Amino acid sequence: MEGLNRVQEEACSYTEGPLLILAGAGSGKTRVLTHRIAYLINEKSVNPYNILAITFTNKAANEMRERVDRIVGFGSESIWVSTFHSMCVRILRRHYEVLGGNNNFTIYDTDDQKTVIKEVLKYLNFDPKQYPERAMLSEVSKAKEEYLSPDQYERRQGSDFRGQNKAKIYREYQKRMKTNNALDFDDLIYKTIELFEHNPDILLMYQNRFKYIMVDEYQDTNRTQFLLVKMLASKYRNLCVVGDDDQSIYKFRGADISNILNFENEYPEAKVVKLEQNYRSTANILNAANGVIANNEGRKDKSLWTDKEDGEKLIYECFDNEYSEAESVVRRIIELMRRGEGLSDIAILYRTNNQSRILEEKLIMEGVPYKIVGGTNFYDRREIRDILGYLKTVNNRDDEIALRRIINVPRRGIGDTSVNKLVEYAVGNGIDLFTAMDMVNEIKGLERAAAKITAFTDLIYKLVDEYHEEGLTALFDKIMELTDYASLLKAEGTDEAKTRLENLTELRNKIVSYEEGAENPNLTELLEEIALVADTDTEVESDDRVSLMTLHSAKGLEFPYVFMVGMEERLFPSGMALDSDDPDALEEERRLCYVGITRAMKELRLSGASTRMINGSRNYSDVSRFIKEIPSNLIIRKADKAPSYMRKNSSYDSDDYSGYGSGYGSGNSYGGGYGSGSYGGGSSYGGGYGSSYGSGGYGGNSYSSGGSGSGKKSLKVEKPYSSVNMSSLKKGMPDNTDIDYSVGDTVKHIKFGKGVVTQIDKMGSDYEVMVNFDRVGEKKMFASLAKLKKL
DNA sequence: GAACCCATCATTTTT
DNA sequence: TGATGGGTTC
Repeated sequence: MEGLNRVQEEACSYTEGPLLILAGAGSGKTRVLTHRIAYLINEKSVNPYNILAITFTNKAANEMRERVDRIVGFGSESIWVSTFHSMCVRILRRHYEVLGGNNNFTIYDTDDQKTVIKEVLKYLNFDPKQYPERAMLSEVSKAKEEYLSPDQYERRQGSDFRGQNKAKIYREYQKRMKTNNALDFDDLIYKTIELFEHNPDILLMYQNRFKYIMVDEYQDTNRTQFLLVKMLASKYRNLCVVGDDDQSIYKFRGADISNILNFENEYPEAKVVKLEQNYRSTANILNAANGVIANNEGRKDKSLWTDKEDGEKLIYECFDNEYSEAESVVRRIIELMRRGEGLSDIAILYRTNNQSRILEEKLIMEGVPYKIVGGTNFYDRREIRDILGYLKTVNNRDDEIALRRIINVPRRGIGDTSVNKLVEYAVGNGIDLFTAMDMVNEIKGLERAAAKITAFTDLIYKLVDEYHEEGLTALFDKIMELTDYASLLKAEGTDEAKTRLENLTELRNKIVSYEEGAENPNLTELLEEIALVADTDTEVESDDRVSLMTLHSAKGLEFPYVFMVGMEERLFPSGMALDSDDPDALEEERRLCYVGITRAMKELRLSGASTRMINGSRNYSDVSRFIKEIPSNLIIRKADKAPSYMRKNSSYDSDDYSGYGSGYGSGNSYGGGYGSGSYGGGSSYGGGYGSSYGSGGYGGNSYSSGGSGSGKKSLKVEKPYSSVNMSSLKKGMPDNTDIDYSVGDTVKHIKFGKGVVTQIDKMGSDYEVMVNFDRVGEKKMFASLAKLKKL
């Protein structure tokens, strides 16, 4: 076990009986887990077959498997390394029928769930104002997370009228899931517990198999996950859980921090090991984090330390508004770029997704490549869901949600009226929707639509045949052929349609590669993979971009340079947390802050704005209390010193650099060192750029970059950067900037549009260019960054 | 069946 | 601010 410290080693070699590893941020948790598995196999001669390692995300599962593979070399493929959900699917695919289900079940994602809830509300005639869909969905989810059956849930509501109605919703929801032969994510865990509870023999089989169990991110487990683990481990009790109560930030999705806090009560014989040495951050950063988190009560006693040097102090700066804040962040990033730092070493973290918008604007304006991490899933795109609807229908004709999605997509003249009649008939006769469609000729009032409906069922039968005879890729192609889905998009001819087509190609690629790689490729497994594996797992890490993400998404990651923006009271900590009557809400925000701070390795900058546009109105806010909780000897606090008259129009201004800069750098220790030489370098990437940004359109390089998958709330970025460009940037940009325009020329800017060049000044190897834009007036910018295109 | 208009409502997210 | 959904109208 070379390369491990004493405590880590202890955690690895304590293999018998319950073990709680409290792993502070950056303390080498994954190392310990993987080495522990290796130790079990190599030193304790445990059969890999008897090991189960559970994680929360596929990314973590993959990473762990890879690392174990590297250390162990052999037999690691028989270890179960998986997420809670995929483990349960695996079990349920074998045994679900003993619970009266069909092993062929479909997995419903959140979107499908919403559709079901909507139908339930309509069916029960409940006012969606009184019973909002979202809230009801989370209510159902909460019930299942607590392992409450509809009966139990109903009883718990007592005589409360609303409660009783919520119970009705839950009951009807489950009923529909059953008829659709579908399980949602919560069901996967719930039904597995139910399976074990009712079938001790099956449980025993798995208990005997999983003699050694490890659970990662234990602070994120919910009640059912706790129960499930408890059941599996109850025979051998070799349960090792790893987590950090200080990083518990998912209460809102059911995580129950008491699982980790009470582990020793649940397992009195448990050994506790604390990993307290941090290998990630400088001492200043780490101590700032410690200072903040110390304000929380009810946490496990531990203190992170490091033998690293102090490093730079943290910097906090308050700006007039969110635009100045974003500008400052981007300017600092440009400085780092000029110093030769890689953009992938930089992250901007924020509390809410919509904060990304202004940052994106500024980054685009300055031509800094970035990517949004997290956000909308590839599989949430409309065209993808449509085609998946066909695949799901072919796979499981009971899946009414899928069927209803595609019944009139693309339009084939089967409108709501016809569908409603079909549903009515199906319900009235106790048959499923698809069967009703098969019998359309016997249904009164559907004479006009009958031919269309028959054509549709014929289509599905043809697809089923194609799948059985020719396989998955052929099925995909047949769907395209018979529905005209692709040709209709092509006919649209818009950029958006083009992107959708590209996404469909991407889906096809996915299917092809699945079909090639799988042992026994089949539709059920394909759909399962799609439901259970977010596409963020396929993210390309190679390209050099600044990462933008929420604090939540940042968990588990690390970056040399981190910016935490929006450090304002009521934004972070969030107003909702402050208004909450649950005292833990604020503590959770503080944990989130702790997570954010501990992402930084070398340099951490925090910032806020004294006014900010929130929900359409300008808001005045105080400095976040978390800033005040950072010990003052570790942080340099600055006010926005540039007088406001110098920043008129500051939202879109870059011509206040000099005036601003003096305020920015004044008086403080760091100003001299960093400031000098910035903008001195040139860049050579101007050329390739012009051609790419005008065309292409949003998401030109498919979904995988994350930039295009950034979700509805963020900007539609026109993927203007190629990795080639970026590599020249990264290497310190030795070349001079070439510009092909001069004073008087008309140029185009990605953000400002068209304008006329009024002035060009040489600045070292770069040029400062003044342009009078049609839309926004005169702007001054650096040629290397503005990437103006001559028209 | 599609195009518009107005009202409403806004953390955090993986599976 | 700005996206979304329901309702209305053509």
